[in-house]
Amino acid sequence: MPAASAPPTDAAIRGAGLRVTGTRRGVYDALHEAPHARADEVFERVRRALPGASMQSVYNALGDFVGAGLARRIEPAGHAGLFELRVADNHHHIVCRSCGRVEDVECVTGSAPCLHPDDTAGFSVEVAEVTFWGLCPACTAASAN
Amino acid sequence: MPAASAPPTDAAIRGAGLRVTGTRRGVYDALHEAPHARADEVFERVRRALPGASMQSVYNALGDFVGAGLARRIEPAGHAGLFELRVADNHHHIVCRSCGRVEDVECVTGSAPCLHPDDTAGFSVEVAEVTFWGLCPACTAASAN
DNA sequence: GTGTTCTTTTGATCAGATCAAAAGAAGCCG
DNA sequence: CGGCTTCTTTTGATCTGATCAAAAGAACAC
Repeated sequence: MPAASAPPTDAAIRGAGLRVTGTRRGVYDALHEAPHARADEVFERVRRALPGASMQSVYNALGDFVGAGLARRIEPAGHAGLFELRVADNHHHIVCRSCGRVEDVECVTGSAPCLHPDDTAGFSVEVAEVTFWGLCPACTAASAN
Repeated sequence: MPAASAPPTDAAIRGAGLRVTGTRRGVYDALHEAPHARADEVFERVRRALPGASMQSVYNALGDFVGAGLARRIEPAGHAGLFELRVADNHHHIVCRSCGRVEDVECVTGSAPCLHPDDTAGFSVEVAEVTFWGLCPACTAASAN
């Protein structure tokens, strides 16, 4: 629905200490519309509004967002990196092992690290990253024939 | 230590329904000596005993092992794939965010999936993969100066 | 031993991502 | 408003990790 970027987009970008540019607006909006998008999917969306934008500028913006704490990068095994704007909470993900679809899973255990291993081999543990693997509804249905 | 491969190696490979070959023996022994090794580290080790072995044959063997359930491939975000022989249990990993060192963490919650999300978005959950991120003892010490 | 089947070698190719230099835009300051 | 500094984008090369494919070679059932 957003033909042009809404002001909140600009505020979010500027609030993270980054200059507001066309590419960044496009990337932010793309992530808002499509959480868990790959870089090339973000690029695709950005291109609709900014046909001249380059893949590199999208990678730049995504990297800047992650560095500024605006976005988070996740990387399920066997998949390209995915980006999401949800950064303030401690949530996890469920990935369909058939089609790769990713959805958020709320963390019920509290704040990070939400789990505490018994034997950490001397490591100091900061974050517990949980990824659930299974089948999404569509793939479950498809495999039942 | 094994100058030549021990019989158990052959038995494990054959027991998984695979032909016993030089490369496979080398790969199996390498994983036994170095758990959580990258493909190129396995290759390095295999080469010591089999100077003529190719990287491709190592990738083949690793893939075959994973396919046969002999080995498991893990892939911490931002790292190349790592291979391990521990497949029978339900354990997790802790990764040093500085040097990338990986250690096993026993799962105290039982059998897979050891965690159960409240809202699975309709997904059927099969496995819960837990990765702890932190600093290993060496990197903790190094960052304390 | 012999033959079929599986494995390895060789070399090309791929995806995802990053690096680097030059051109261009953002936005601060007067 | 206009200039200037700094940051961003573009362009195109480069990199790593991994995979594909065809031909040569080895495993092992008989």
